[in-house]
Amino acid sequence: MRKVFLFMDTICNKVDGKGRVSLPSDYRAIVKDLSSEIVCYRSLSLPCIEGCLEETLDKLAADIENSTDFFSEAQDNLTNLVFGDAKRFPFDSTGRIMLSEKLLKHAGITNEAVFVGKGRKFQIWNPENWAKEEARIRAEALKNRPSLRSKENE
Amino acid sequence: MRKVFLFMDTICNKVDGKGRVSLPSDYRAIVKDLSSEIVCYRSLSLPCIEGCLEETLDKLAADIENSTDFFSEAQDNLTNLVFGDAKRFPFDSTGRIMLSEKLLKHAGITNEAVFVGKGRKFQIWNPENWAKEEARIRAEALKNRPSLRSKENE
DNA sequence: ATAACTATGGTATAACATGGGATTTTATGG
DNA sequence: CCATAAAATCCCATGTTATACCATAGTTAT
Repeated sequence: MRKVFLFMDTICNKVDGKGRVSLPSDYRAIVKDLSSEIVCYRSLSLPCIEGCLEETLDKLAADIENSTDFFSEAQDNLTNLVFGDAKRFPFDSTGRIMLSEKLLKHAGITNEAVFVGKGRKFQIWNPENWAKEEARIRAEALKNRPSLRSKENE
Repeated sequence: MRKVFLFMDTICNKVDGKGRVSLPSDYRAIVKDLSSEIVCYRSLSLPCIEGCLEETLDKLAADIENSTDFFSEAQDNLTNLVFGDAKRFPFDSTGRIMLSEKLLKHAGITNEAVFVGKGRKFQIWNPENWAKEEARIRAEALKNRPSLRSKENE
């Protein structure tokens, strides 16, 4: 049994006409090892799909369940929205999941999808959008940490 | 056996003349796996129906049994209110439950019902009302967390 | 070199939502 | 205790969609 799990790497796979796409094999290995399931939903702040293990969302649900008043609306309604948006995406014997129209549209994905590891979760992007996003993130990081910039010239 | 259970996704199903609606298949799978039952009641704070597993309400009943301090009295009253309102809704061989007139009226449901996952529970809405409610939640969230708005434009 | 795995296309099968009708149960009054 | 009407439950049929399965080609590891 694995002690830790990390969604890593950046992998681009084809999306066929039905919305089927191969889940990176490393991701599948995590799901199998932990006997869990992949859950995906629209990012609340970015034009991409987010995915994680079902047990990650379960922790959220447990917190809400144990809060003082189960019948009142959750303190953070936005958190609550995730459950309405999320859905299990089991992969078949060939390792593919079938992304819904809703998710694909939100991320602007058509023929190709880029899986980007984010540790406890991952994101799925339209390739062009991810290229822009990655450039933006790097620029942002350099701006905030000049020490990184200086090392660039070495 | 499943380690966790989460009511997720947002699904719109038809309500026929008899008040019958298909319970989303994912929800049915949870009920079967846990050998439990679906229980529904009127939301205490919103114009919608709420549903959960019978064992979820059972935990709350246990809490009342064990409650000693007077501070929990108000909480217990709310819970008891739900017990008076709740009822089992078993689904037939085709996966349908029959919602009562009382519940349908409270939620303003006629031809269509939207099931919205909320983790340990779910809600059933009139489609138009849910659209408004979701918009309201998102607007509220943006007001309280401007950081989400800034990222939206990227 | 060969075996195992991966990504990907195509097809067959099973499951789902939904309409309609038949049968059983429930409430109520004789 | 039975009779009756209403209502709830069950069963069958259908089109649609998702899922499981098969096949191939390219990679990687042994």
